[in-house]
Amino acid sequence: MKRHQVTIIDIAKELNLSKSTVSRVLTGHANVNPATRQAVLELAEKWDYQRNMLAISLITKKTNTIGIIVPEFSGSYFPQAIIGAQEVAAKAGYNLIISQSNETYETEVANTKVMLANQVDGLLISVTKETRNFDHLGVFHRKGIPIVFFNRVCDDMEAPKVIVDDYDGAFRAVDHLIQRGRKRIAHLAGPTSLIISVKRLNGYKAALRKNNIEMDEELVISYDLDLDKVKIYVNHFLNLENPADAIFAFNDPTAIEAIQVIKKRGLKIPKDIAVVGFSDDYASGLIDPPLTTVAQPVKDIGKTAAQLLIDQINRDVSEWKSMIKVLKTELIIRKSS
Amino acid sequence: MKRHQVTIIDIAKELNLSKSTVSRVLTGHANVNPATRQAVLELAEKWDYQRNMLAISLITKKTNTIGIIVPEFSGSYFPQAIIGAQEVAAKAGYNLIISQSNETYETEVANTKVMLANQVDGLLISVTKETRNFDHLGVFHRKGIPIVFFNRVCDDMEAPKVIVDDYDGAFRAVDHLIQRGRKRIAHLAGPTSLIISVKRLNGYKAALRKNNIEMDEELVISYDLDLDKVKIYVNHFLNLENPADAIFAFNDPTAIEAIQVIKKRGLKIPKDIAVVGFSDDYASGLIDPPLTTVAQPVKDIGKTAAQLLIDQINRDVSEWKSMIKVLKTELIIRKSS
DNA sequence: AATCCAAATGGGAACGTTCCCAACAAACGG
DNA sequence: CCGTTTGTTGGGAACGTTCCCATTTGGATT
Repeated sequence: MKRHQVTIIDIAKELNLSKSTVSRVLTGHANVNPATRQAVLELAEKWDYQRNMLAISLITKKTNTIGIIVPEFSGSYFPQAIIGAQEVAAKAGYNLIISQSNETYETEVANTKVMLANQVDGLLISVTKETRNFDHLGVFHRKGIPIVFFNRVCDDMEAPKVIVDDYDGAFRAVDHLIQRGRKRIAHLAGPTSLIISVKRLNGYKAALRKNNIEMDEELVISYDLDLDKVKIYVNHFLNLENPADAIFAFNDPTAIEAIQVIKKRGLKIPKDIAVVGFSDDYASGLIDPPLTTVAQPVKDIGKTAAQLLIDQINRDVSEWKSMIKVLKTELIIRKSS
Repeated sequence: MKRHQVTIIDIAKELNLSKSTVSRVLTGHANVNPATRQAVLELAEKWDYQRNMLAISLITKKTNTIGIIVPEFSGSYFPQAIIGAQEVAAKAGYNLIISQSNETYETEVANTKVMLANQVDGLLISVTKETRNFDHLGVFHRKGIPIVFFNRVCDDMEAPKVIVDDYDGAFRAVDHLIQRGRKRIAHLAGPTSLIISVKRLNGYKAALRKNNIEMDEELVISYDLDLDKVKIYVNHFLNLENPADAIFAFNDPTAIEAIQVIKKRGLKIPKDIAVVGFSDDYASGLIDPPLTTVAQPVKDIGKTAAQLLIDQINRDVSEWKSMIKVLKTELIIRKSS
């Protein structure tokens, strides 16, 4: 039972003014009689007048809305990133429309269409593990709507990207394990479609190489991030003839799942096997044993991405188009290694 | 550098049609020549045409957008609830605009204004600990925009509410502690402004009464949910002449913080002191020792709230206006008690 | 052959606002 | 006293769509 919404025309009629004058008051323009201004503001207040952003946006071609598409919501990574983005966006007067693609390419494409239809001023996106074709994002370029990638980026698109130094983070994590005397370090890697998976894998390999350890193909598995399967892989690592004495997991949820599996098998961490994760999720410092992990400034990633996007929306900086912001990681050594 | 967006008029001109006909095709209306339809669809596809929801919403007075305002984003409670709401909303074709009020009344009021300006079709809200005046929500009623409360509800507003049985959950948690032989059970309660705080406190009192334990005022503290202060209160409970042998915390973040403080003091949980939380946050099962807690179906709360809201938007069911949905809690007993 | 009907299309108002341009009055300077 | 400025207001197009009400056309019915 929607009541008729109060419009500037209603106010204008009541006060025997034109909508132009009322509009001028409400938008804070100059050249309007103080008495008139007063009267308009009072009536607006009294009638709970709210500007209709739809109409305004239609005219100004600006919605002050930015879209954010993430592959999933579980874990603490993306929620944290969203919080960061939301903070920056709110401060700059932007609204956030969020949507998750459930790690599915089709859903991602559908989501971009929704964003387009809703006339977002810009888009923050972290792509799914399935995304290999980027035509759905090309549309944004063609329409001149800025995009900023974060975390899961697309290398051959011209757009700012916010990432951490995954290679370096992985390198230091694995090097740390080697310094602790581990020789058989397994890597439960992410899907090869993701650049971050490849970079972390490369960091892993480099650390082995630096320490003259030959890589054992059996100790490296790329998986699809389905946590239910972690058990299988961990068991694989442990059942090898020459079993693993450490696991470097693609991310913290994976590492945490691995720890559960290992504990259930009755093995001791880190005595029997060490575990290292990536991201420093909220739970990582609380779990028993506390997880050694490569911390990422997740909230800052969200903030930086949002800031970059807003800068792009406001000014018109085409030179930035492929700027890459690499944030620092930090190895947090806890009891699991 | 926004390029001119493709409109139905562009398509109409190109094909020598009127915008009416193009509109008919794009909205899937009947009575249009199959050949014409075909041509329009092809050109729309080729030109990356996207309907402008602003214009549509302006006419139809429906944005297919629902707003959600939460007091904060940290912890796993509200993110989980949002995930649930987002899922239901997406399925029903609604977008979600989220905003957080940072536990501040002013921000909450500002957020409601933004929601109003953006013409949301409905609002999901969990109020801040500061909110005592509900005029900013009354506007929604007056405008006929449905609201659904969840978790932090407002008792004297006519609107559906989704909550759990806080009284019962607290009762069972405390009763459980008593069964385990605890006599000096402290309650670190939430702010008295929140109804859930009061209900949990009442559950606590009732459990003591049932077991003929007299309540000790010194063992009950209402606090403002600032986790930094937990240390002070826990130490207070432990330094009493007759110290506490159990703590029932208002929520899991509080309980987890308490556990850290207790462990740092060198005390053993649950031997020296038991701890019970509320909500079953993600981290609760992982922490050492695993936390006994009253689990809430958080995601379902979000889903239920969203569903209730959408039902209200679609049909016009005024009888529901003050329906209260109470979901079940479950006491999850772990090692901390 | 005259009439009617349905299918296909076009025209234009409406949604609530902004913003440009014009209109008008009062005040001012010479 | 007249031209010019300044302050204040009004009128109307535009934004991109939907939707109601014509209008046109060709075929079917009588």
